[in-house]
Amino acid sequence: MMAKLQKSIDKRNALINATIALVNNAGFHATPMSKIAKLANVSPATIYLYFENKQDLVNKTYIDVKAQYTAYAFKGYEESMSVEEGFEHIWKRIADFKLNASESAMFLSQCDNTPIIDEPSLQEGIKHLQPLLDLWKRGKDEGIIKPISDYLLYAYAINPLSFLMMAQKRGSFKLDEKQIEEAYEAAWSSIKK
Amino acid sequence: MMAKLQKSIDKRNALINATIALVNNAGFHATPMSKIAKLANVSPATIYLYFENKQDLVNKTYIDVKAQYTAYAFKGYEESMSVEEGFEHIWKRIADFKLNASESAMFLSQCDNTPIIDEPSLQEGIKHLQPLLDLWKRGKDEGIIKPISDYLLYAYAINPLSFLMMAQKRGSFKLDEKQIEEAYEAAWSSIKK
DNA sequence: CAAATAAAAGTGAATGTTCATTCTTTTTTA
DNA sequence: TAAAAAAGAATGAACATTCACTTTTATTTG
Repeated sequence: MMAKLQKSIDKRNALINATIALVNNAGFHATPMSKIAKLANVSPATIYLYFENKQDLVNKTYIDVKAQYTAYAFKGYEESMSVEEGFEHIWKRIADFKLNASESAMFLSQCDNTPIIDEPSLQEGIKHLQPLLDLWKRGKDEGIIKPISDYLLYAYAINPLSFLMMAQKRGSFKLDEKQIEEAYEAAWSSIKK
Repeated sequence: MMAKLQKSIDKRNALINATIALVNNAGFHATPMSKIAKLANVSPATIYLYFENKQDLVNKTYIDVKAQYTAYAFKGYEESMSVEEGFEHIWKRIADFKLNASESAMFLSQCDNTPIIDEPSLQEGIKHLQPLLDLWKRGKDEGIIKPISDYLLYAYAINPLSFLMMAQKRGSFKLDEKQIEEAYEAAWSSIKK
């Protein structure tokens, strides 16, 4: 029983990882189930033991990766931190994720900019961002952060990292330690009061 | 002769517009040529009189839209403007484009975050951004703009507009006059020295 | 200038391939 | 030895592209 379940989780993960890699390379609709199966070392038919169909596979992959992303982002963050301290912590965790788990980050970026994921799954993925919104609320109340909409805050403080990650992935430039610092500085400038 | 050429351009434009609309809706690979043809009111076979194949159609569409975008962005900008004046002008033109030509803007966003456009066409599209890079160079030389990489400047000053446009398109929030002002303020804060 | 003809543009229906999904059989696990 | 998991091959639909034909436009010629 234990062994069986273990094996299943491995296979499921293999399928999810194969999906991420191949969708990054060619896009969702240009990636055949047969290739995903091959990369995950299973038969195409096996995919249907773990997922309902192709759409379900990509939805579940999205939700999985989004959960990893936010778990990573908030690791080590404590509500007891000051607003600026907390923001810097979360921001740098996110930067770290985009650099070190860039396959996952690219996948999310593709999903968030195309119609491949269905609406319920997108909603599902948004939920986990609450701690950041709470932090911003606190910052606004304390008069430290500009009193503007959360969308604007996200657009200026967090989203630029996606752009930089894509640029780096395309090989146009390198996000090193120094540039991360400069980016953080720009992010904070744009939202602090 | 004149009439013939005119007619051809109309048809080409119809095909490009159909491509934009349908790719926004379903993604590139999920959009059959037959649907593009139907929306453009031509036979599927006719597409191949204007474009080599499906990839060529989407590449050319991308280059076309990118050219419209940059032409719009730099309209009215003069090198004689001050750095801040020039930046505000260009920034607001871009904001305007993302709001009013949101179909085109969404299409670009999708292309820039997925592997549907081939590398040469992406390069082709970047070229037109030169005036903005020149302005930034001037700003750095005059000590008005932070001396950081152009990618960082773009990521913080310009790219957030894409995120906001997508959020608006998804119906999550409304980018009105007031929020545009706040967004401009955030953009300028993040890059000014 | 009009009739005749050549050339170009456009079409709807085939073609052949690719691929998601299912079916039947085999292997593994309990 | 029964049930679950997995496999490979089969199925049928969807689709990019091509083909053979028609219509429109341009050019030539009497």
